[in-house]
Amino acid sequence: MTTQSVRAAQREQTRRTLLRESRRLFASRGYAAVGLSEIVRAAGVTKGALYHHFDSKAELFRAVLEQVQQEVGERVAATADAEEDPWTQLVAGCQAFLAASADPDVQQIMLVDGPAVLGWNEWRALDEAASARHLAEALTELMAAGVIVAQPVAPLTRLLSGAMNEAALWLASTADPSDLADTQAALSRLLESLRG
Amino acid sequence: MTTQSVRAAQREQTRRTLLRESRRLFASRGYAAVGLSEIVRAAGVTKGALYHHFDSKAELFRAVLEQVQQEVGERVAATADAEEDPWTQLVAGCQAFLAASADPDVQQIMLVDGPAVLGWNEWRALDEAASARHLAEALTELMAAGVIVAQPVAPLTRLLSGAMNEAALWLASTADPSDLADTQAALSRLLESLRG
DNA sequence: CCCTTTCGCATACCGTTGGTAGGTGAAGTA
DNA sequence: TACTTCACCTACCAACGGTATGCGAAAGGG
Repeated sequence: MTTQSVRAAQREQTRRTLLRESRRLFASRGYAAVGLSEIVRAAGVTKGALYHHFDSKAELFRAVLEQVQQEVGERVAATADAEEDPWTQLVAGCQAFLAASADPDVQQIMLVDGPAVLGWNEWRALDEAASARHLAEALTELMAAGVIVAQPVAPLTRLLSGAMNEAALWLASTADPSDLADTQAALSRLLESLRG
Repeated sequence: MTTQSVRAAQREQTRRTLLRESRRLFASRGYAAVGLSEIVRAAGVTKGALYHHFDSKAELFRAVLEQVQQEVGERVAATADAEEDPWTQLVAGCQAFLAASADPDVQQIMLVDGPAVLGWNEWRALDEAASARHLAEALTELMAAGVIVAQPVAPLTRLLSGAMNEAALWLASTADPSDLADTQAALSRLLESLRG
């Protein structure tokens, strides 16, 4: 078990509270619209505590983003792993990604503020580690098995990843529930086309 | 000819200078990293002049973004209109969009900062008016002609638009020139799949 | 031609922001 | 007990976006 000193426990709890409250605020109102004073007030600490745990506001956001992306990645991987057939894994994983990205909080942090706050290159590195890597691996595997036509994996991964990101954002802005089914159908058609 | 008063000419020139300099700075360093003091210094005016023309920093950015998106939209439309066949128009338009979005300045303003500064909904409205509208019209026309399988246009438009946006950003981060050809090939395959 | 109004822009200022330096006191250590 | 560590707080700062007011030249009427 993880017995630890009183100070280490306090430290970890403060950090978790900071992450939880800043995530909530960043998600609901956006990175730029949330001040550090508001975050520390919600967390019940002072700015001194925040800067003891994080180097800057952007670093705090990075920690939140990593958490969000990891959760999304885990949901996608879990859904995909529940399937046997590699092709079904791909389709199920893509649908799971759309479902996970339906959360408006996830969208604001992961898709809207992420690239702007950290820069697209850093954002992409985090995205790659959490989600896109699974997609690239699935595509590689299916190509090796001859299920989909052989081609460079990286561009295709980016095209599909971008398509799903944008679709998720669009779905959140429409009230019509049939849009989700239409989008999944259109995405399935695109994926289907990859098969020779 | 557009003879106008001295004051109107001065006003227009000041506004254009402000737009030009802020666009240059926003493009090279990003919206958040550029202060108004730097913009007005580069433009040779003061903050009073800036706020006489624009209501806020975000409104200034919106004007810049509209300008960038309009230019991209015009390039895409011009390329597409040069073709006769509707299907070739679609493919050529998509390739033109990728080419136009290759400019790092366009990317930072249009794809990275745009959604974060104005919010995704406002960004999408501008994108729709400048670029995505053409894509949606082309798809609608091709469906009516029976060239591609009939399906809801809106989700497909978003999927393709997002795919191209993300691909453009990815292309800018890779040094390998063959990546462009690979991406165009992958995109062409996806488009090809739309044909029954 | 002069008087008045308009208005494009400058000056000076404000509240708030992200960020920093130094202090405090309890937990840990010998 | 004496000393060190460290999680956190207090007080402060420069710079930011934004505003109120003033000024001087251009526009317009008599």
